Amino acid sequence: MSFDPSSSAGYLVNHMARLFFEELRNHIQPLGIVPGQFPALLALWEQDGQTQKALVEKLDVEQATMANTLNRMERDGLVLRKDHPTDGRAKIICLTEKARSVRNEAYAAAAEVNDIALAELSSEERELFVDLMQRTIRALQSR
Amino acid sequence: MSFDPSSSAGYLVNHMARLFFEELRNHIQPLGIVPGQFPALLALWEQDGQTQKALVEKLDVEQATMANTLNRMERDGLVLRKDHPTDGRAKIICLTEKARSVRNEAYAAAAEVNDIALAELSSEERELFVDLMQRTIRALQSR
DNA sequence: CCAGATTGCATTTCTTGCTATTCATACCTA
DNA sequence: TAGGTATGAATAGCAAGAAATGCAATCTGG
Repeated sequence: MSFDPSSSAGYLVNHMARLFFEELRNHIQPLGIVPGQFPALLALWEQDGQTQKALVEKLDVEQATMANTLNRMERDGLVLRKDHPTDGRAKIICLTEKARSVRNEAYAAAAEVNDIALAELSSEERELFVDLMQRTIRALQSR
Repeated sequence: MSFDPSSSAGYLVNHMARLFFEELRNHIQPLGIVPGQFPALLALWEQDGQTQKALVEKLDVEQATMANTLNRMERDGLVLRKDHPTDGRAKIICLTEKARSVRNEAYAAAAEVNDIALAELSSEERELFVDLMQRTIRALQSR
């Protein structure tokens, strides 16, 4: 019995994720942000002032992961935690001017990373690739 | 200007990788191994007694990452570091009986995870998916 | 209205990736 | 053959994921 990593989806996904992560790191470093902060920033650029719980649900990460990511973002001057107006337990996550100011450059950087990664694929293949990933994610989530 | 995460390849790859990782964790936990050890085990099951440097090149991780992974594997009784017969700097990584004994179960677990993840894809789509990932990896590596 | 259950978040500890640094051995060249 | 450079590996420290635990605020059923 044997097993070929180079044609195993899980193995390839892991490898691909590490490569994307590092490529994104190189592109956004000048902006003062790092790859782990990117998903949270995307959600907050889309809608500022969400609770931590809302971010946890949207990004599908654990609450502890989100709390630590927000700690680093606060340390880096990207967000502020403000008191929730009606719920004393909750906090409202608000972007700083610094975070707002790099939004368009960050979008461009992310698009460029995707372009680099998918350079050898036709536009039909790119669409199909995205569709296959979305379906794979749904299959894994529904467990 | 806006940016849609749910159709961004990089975003989806990251999400998918986390889901695969956790699914694999659940499946191999009974075997006494964890997902981070899987790639090294695959390489060693294929060919026991490789140097750390050989593993680093095959798995495309940094040398320090490999050293730390091997530390945990040694701690967990999966491998032994033996002296290289001719190169005093190098070490030979050898599997223990414990690691050898779970090989087939681990192969089955990995195959099962792939099946779960790709459950909604036809066999043609699965092949295409693997091909798209391989081409994406090559594009990112050639930089 | 209040006691218990639930909820939102913080903290700690572990894993797995990375860089940077250090150390010892090996190799080469003058 | 001595000195300088290469190379293989270990270690320390940071990032970003997770689980487990604890706390304080909120809700809810009697």
